[in-house]
Amino acid sequence: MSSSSLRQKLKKKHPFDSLEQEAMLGILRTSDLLQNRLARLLREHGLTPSQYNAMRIMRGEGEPMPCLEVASRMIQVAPAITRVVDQLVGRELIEKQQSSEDRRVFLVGLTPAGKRLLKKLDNPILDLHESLLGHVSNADLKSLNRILEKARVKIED
Amino acid sequence: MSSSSLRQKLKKKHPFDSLEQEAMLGILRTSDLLQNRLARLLREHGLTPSQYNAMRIMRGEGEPMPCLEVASRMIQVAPAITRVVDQLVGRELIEKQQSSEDRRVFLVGLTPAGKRLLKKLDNPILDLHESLLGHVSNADLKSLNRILEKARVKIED
DNA sequence: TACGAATTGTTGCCTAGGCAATCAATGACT
DNA sequence: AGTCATTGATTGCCTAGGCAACAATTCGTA
Repeated sequence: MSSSSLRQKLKKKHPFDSLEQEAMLGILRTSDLLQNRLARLLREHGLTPSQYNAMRIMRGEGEPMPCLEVASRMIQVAPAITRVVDQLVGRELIEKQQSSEDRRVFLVGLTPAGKRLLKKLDNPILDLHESLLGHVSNADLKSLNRILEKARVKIED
Repeated sequence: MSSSSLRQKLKKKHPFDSLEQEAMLGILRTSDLLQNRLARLLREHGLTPSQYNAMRIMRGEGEPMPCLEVASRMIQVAPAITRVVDQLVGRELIEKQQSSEDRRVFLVGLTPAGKRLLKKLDNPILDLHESLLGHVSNADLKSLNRILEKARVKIED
């Protein structure tokens, strides 16, 4: 097995046992930092990152879409979406209606109030992105995006 | 302000409003995927990612270290560390003792059982890293690590 | 020395979100 | 038509971890 032979080459006391491990920790740590900042900004507007992401997905779709379709584009598990949707429906930021074609599915989409809230957040979010990552060159950002995309291919279930 | 002038150039209906945004979402999404896989593996051994990370940090240090020093190397906030430490102490994987020099600080370090558990996890973790990121070339991993490190500089409080 | 500020860590409270079990509706296969 | 598997969504239960408030100790400095 290639993994064990690879491990045999790594007896040194490096800070990281492998490039993969360094990448893993780097991604997790960077993500935590970014997530913290994003959460702080969104909290000022009464949203959690999940709620915001769900709404962004709905805006991107443009028309009502099934709950589980939202879930599949986020990382979250189905029950989490049920709750996020319920919260957003309760605040009248999205609407939920049973599909007439398949009565198992519930379609969700933004209300005008939801669209307004997203719109209001667009610039603060863009500013945040720029303040957090604006110091990284465009070339590096492009590399980063390309590599991360490549990485995800094998990871996604 | 440069951010608003930058935004003015971005009226197109791209999937992403900016490279920074694409990078942000890419990092968050990739991290979620990795974190899920890691959590699943660790759960089989009765550990959460935070508990594992805390223990890794202690192993890296080699000698007893203050709780808040552990916290600062993780992203987590101080109260979270108190609980992680308590859990690990309860399972006798780490030890906690009050410092004699400064009685505010509590030093934590691995017990032999804790070291054994980490040791047992080393290969499964390495294998996981390789199965998740092994298909990314070494050159790309190095670029990734370099760029992520650069990104974190400005983000870290 | 004595008092206020800073540092280290803890507790209470609350929410997000994971897993298992379940329900409801549909599809598949006989 | 009838049963069984599958799919979409929900509920209950539990834990990790964030924030605010606090306690304990030490430091700074008047």
